[in-house]
Amino acid sequence: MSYLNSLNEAQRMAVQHMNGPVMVIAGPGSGKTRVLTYRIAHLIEQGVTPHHILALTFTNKAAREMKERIASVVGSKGDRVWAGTFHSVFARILRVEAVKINYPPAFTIYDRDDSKSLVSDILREMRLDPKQYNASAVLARISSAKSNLITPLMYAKDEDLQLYDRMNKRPLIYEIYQRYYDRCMQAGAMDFDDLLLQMFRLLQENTDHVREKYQRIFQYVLVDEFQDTNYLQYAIIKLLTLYPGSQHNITIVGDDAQSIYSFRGATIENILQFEKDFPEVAIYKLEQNYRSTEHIVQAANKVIQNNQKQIPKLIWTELGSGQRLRMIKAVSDVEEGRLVASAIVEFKNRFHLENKDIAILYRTNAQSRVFEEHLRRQNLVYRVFGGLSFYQRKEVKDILAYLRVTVNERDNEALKRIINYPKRGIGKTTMDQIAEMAVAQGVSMWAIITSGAYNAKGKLLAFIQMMERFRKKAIDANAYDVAVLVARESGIYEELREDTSIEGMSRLENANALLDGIKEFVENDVVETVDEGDERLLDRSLAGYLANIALLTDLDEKTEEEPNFISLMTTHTAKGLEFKSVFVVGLEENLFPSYLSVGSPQQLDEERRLFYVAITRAKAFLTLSYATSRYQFGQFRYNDPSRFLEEIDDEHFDTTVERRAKVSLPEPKLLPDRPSRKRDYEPQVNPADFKPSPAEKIAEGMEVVHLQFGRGRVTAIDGARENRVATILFDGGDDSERRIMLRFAKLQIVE
DNA sequence: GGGGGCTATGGGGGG
DNA sequence: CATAGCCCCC
Repeated sequence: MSYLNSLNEAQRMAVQHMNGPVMVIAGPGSGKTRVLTYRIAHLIEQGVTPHHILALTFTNKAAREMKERIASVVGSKGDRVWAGTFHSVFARILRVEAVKINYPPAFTIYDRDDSKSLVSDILREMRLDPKQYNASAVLARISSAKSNLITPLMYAKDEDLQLYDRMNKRPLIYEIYQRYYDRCMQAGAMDFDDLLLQMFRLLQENTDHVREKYQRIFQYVLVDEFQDTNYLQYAIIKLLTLYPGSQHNITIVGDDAQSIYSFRGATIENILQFEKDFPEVAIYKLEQNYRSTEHIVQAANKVIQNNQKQIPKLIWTELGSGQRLRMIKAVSDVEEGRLVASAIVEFKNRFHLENKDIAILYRTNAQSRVFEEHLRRQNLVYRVFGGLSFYQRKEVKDILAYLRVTVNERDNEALKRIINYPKRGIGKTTMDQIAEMAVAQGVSMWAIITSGAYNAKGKLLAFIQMMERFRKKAIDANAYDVAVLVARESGIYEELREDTSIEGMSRLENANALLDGIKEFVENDVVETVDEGDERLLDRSLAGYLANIALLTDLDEKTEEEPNFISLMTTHTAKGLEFKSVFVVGLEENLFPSYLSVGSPQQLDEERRLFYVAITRAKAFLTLSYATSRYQFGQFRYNDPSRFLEEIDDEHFDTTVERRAKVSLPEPKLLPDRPSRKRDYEPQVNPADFKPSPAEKIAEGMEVVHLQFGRGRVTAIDGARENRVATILFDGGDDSERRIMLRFAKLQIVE
């Protein structure tokens, strides 16, 4: 077994451990993927049937790479391993089992825009103020509830949640959640969270022993990036692996120091809980780094030590001291772009780097623009990841919406999108009436217009008849033929052809590319479906195609063109990737760390882990940069260099540069808000001067400042620990008393 | 009743 | 800088 020879001691132990729970704590670049893939290969070599192995990864890309590497050890039978993201694997299962949880097998998937639009509709129905009930904020609450396995009913009964919502002046979120849940169900649609939540329901309710079926199929379960799983994901894993008679063949691989997704519910608690749930767990630590040279590894270690708590580990490397870190200081975001681009040119010449060796990592997508400009100016080929993915472009979504309604006529969000596109004279008034009737009767909009409840005639009737033709076609034709028919008959093609502008032509190209993609899917890119026996079942259906692409990110998209490009992406996207030379840019207070995180120690720690992820992407060259001013939210802002920069020792930098700009910055640090920006409150405090105090320190009688409500006095404190609530009388008289949960509040004590 | 153009508003990370 | 809501015109 030659593959074992290429492993170090800890790696080999983890690979060879056959049965029972295994936990691998793996530092960056420590061969984590190698262990995971070889472990699977080893299981297969030892006689485990490939399709009895389930490997859940974080990205499609990781799953693909894993499958390829397994195949390189065990051959093509490795293809039969169940490998994919939580969402994609569960979508495959749910498609087969949908009826057991009252969903149609051709359920569609609501993307973020669909979800938001549905929430907005509900807000309108409930006559709630869309400013007070911001759709994104409401959706975030719903998503978080689902990720924590809180049903609408539980949400309504939970006192903490109710208190929190009342405090935020959104007391009716529980009601919105209930309606949202019902409406998704009614539309035969699942949002991203539902792919997990409904999977849980499926296993939990165990209709026709479906849980035992999957416990039988998944004899070995492996989870990558376990630190990024949420409560719900772990609950599903437990249903699959923790039951009487189970061998507990569960392997988790992760690194607490790289946990960067708590904002979407990921919790490191899962790692602690895992040790309790599976007390016999064998733990292996991978601490040798095979990716980066000494200065980079040491800088990373130094940074992460500033975090409150972590599983003790020290990453080390044998790759030599290597290059020191470089620092770029710019006076503006534009200059930062210019300096980074010219540094890249210099690097390429001096160290013979290729474009593909280089990445620029930033905190927010909005930062990419400046770098694009300057890279273009230097004639450097680059690719921006994480912007609008191909499938999110309007012209593509339009065609997809037709296909969605074709497979699932109850998909209201898709129906709303296409019913009057291209323009066919079905206007707002008609739509409002239909929508209102649908809500009143608790059925889909399609049901209203086709049932005779609404007297469809003329243009609307023609639309219905057209959709019926598509649906009939879909019964025996393949996905590609249906899509071609849709593009032609819907009028989309004509519409796109008529637009001869440059953008119009590229839209037509995208539409064609989509059709090509569907053709490819039909011909070979098939999705495997559930199979308990030895037969391989493939899903070439239109519904299968739609589910598949709904879960793709643009990291997964094929690059037809020259593959030798500089990569531009957020640090989140870069997780799991590595580059010879990495530029981490925009290292400023209020950007990295984000202004939304600087008030909370927990969130600051997460920002630090994010920075840790960023610097550990680099193999040989690491450059850090910041700008003392940048254009942000329509105004120039001045920020200090990131606190994270000071956490790296000088010795790791290539010149002894002073890393805090010593020049005194122009005052004021923050330009005043644009005048007449209407809000229900005026910010009372200059955010730049605001430094929240730790919640524990807040006590009765104190003078405090709140970013929104201004100055006030704490008149009472009740509740204990996590649930401490302060009653504060804010300046401004009569009804300015508020109760604020200290766990969430950002208050600064006035000295 | 439907369509088009203007203005106000909000803006983190992602499957 | 993109999107939603609003107003006005046909």
